[in-house]
Order: sequence, then structure tokens, then C-alpha cells
Amino acid sequence: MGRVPVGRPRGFDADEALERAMLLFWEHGYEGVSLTDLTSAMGIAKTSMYAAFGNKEELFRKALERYAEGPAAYAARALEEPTALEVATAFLAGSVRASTRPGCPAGCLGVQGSLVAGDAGRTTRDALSAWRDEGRAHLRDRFQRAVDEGDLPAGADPALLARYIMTLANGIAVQAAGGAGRDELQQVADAALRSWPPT
Amino acid sequence: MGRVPVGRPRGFDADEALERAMLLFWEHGYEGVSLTDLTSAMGIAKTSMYAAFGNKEELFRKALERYAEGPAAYAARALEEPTALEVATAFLAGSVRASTRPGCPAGCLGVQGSLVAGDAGRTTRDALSAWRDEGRAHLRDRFQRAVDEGDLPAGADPALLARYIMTLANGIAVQAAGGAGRDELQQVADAALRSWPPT
DNA sequence: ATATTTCTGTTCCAATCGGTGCAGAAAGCG
DNA sequence: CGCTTTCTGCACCGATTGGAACAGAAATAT
Repeated sequence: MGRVPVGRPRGFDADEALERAMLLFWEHGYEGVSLTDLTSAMGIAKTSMYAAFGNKEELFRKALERYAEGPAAYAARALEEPTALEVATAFLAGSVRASTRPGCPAGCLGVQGSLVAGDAGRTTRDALSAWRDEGRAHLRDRFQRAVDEGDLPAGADPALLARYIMTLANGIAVQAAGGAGRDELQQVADAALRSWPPT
Repeated sequence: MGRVPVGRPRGFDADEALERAMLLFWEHGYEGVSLTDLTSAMGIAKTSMYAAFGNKEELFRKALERYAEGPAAYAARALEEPTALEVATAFLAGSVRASTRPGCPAGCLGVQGSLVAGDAGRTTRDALSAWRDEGRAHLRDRFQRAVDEGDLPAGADPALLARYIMTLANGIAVQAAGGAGRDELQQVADAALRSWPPT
């Protein structure tokens, strides 16, 4: 660690450049942004981008990782809440906040980054779909644990509850992309959880 | 009516061509489909497309109109149900069915047609957002009527209820685009309405 | 039959797409 | 110092983008 690599050091901050790329993908989607847009916002030439990140697909993949550990980190944190209701509440509140964060694009990169695509964006679209599935699986496992612990009634269906929460979060992302405000969406989240679990 | 226009008659069925275009926009989104893809599927040359529909943006607009009167006609029908609960139930059930219709693309054209876009697709994206807003306004008006009629409690918030239903429908569309099945999504809709209204 | 109108297929357009080749610049290593 | 390694900027690639020009074909109107 702390190794100084041989060769000319890169003249830009890769983390910062990736952040700019993430914001652009977030705002316009994978197919809505060109390499010229990206490298221009990242402040580097195309060659430097290819050397540092591979290609457009891999750049998006890395931007998604950064998104997951940054704006979408609420998802992992929510899973650590003590009860299923608190997990669901924190997950939806985090979804609302991430989708309506001032200074960031409205909506969720995991949804609008590539919900559908032409031939060129198929890989990215599938990667995003898999990412959402993964998040839903984590919710399902967490709710299953809640059933095992007696926190949720024995008859509760963890898979259904996970899909219910994920459906709401996805809808919140679409609403936010369409301009819905934070308070309005938080009210929706509150209303959705006023009866929990939806037996 | 029944007027025979002067000039050479067009050699293709404009309705059928528009249907093909709608399906392509639905499956791949506005930016995910090229004029070549479109005209090839429509079975016509680009010149004929321009003569009949204007340009790509207008073709999409007309495809959206066709979508509203076809696969998305459930929305208008749901508003005519006698009670608010029946409206909400029919709206969500219609959303599930339209988003998981065999032989049609998964999801909703009104969402994935253009949730975000680059510069070229901005107009289309805004048109789609306005279309969703319009649908939500209709729901809100219908729920307001339900409050006025005493069908919903006086304290109910029609705007919130409309956004709640629309958020669920949007989430259902995203889930369907990601491969969720009809039965699973109908269960989500059932769960969401098991307590209604979500006071 | 001729004129007019409209549609069709082919050809072509400038611009942009994602991606590369290449020469030089900037670092560590001997 | 030269040598190697890596990064940078520039020019450039073939392919594709949405769109338009144009001549001919097919219909009605006179």
C-alpha cells in the first residue's frame, strides 16, 4: 500500500472524475450521455478515460458501484435496523431522500440509468436490473430473519414484503424523476407503511 | 367523411405502422430505437415515415396517444368505477396487466419510453412526464369527488392518495420491466390496498 | 390526354457515435 | 544520463445518427 507506481502519474483525480461521470449517468441515463459529454465533464480526454476506466460500459459499472456506496448507501444501512418495520421505514425514507437530494439529479440511478435500452445498452440494462434484484433479495432475507425471530407474524411472506417495498421505492424514484418533491414523497412513504405488515 | 383524397394513396396501413412503432418505443425507449429500426419494423422507407408522421418526436407522440387509447385505456376505465376503492383497485390491476401483457413489451411506455434523456430526447421526456402528471390529476379529481360524495372520509387527502396510487403503478412498471411476473405484481397491488384509504 | 397532387425508393448529407493510433510528455529505475 | 513505463492530447477511424433532396410512380381533376 502507498506504492508509488512507475510511469507517468495521471494528471487528474480518478475519484472525482468518476463522481462527475456518475452524476451525468444519473441525470441522463446510460444512452442519454455520450463519451464527449462524459469526458468533457470529467475534465479529461477520451484516451485518459479509456486508460483509467476501460470503456463506456465499465465506466457506468464503476459509477454504479460508487452510487451504491454513496447516495444509495441508505439501503445497506436500513437492513441493520432492529425491526422489520424500522427496516422498511428507513429504506423508503432513504429512497425518498436519495431521489430528491438537492444538488443531485432527481430520481435513482439504479432505475433511470438504464430501464430499457437499444442493442448497445443491453448489457448495462441487465446489470442494472440485476442490481435491483440484489437489493430486493437483501430485503427479502432481512424480512425472513424477522419472521424467524418472531418480529413479523409467522404467516408473513418475506418475498412479497420485499417486492412491496421495492415497488414503492421504484415508484418513488419515477415520481422524483418527474419532479415530485421530497415532502410529498415522504408522505407517500408514510402512508404506505401506516399499516404494516400489509397482511 | 369517406373522402377520397387526391394524389397517390399511401401504400401502407398507417395504423398498423404506428402500432409497430409503439411497440418498439415501448420495448427500447425513445433513445433506444433508431429511425432505421422503426421504419424497418414499420415496413416503410424513411421518407414515407416523415410524410405520414412528421419526425421521430411526433411519431413518438402519436405512438403515446395510441398507447393511451390501447394498452393504457384501463386508466380511464378505472376512473368510472363507483367507489374510490374500486377505482384504486381497478387502476392498479390494470397497471399490472398492461405491464405484463404476453406478446407485448414488459413495463409501461409512459415510464420507460423516456424517463431520462440526453439533449435530443428532452422534449419527449417532458411530454411523458406531463402525461403521467395528467393521469395523476385525473386520479386526484376522482378521489376529490369521492370525498365530496362521502365515499372517502372528509379528512382524506385526494392529492396524496392519487400520488400514492401513481407511485405504486410506476413501481409496478419498473418491476415488470425488470422481469417481475403478473401474479407477483398483483399480490403487491393487493397488499397495497388491503388497508384503504391509508389514513 | 394532360396537369396536379401526393406518395415511394434511392441517394446523400453533415453531425455524432464509441473507440484507436500515435507521438510526445512525465515519472521511477539503473 | 538513458531506459522503461505510463499517461496525455490530437488526429482520425468506420459506423450510425436523424433528416432532406430528388426523380419517378400512382392516384384524381380537368
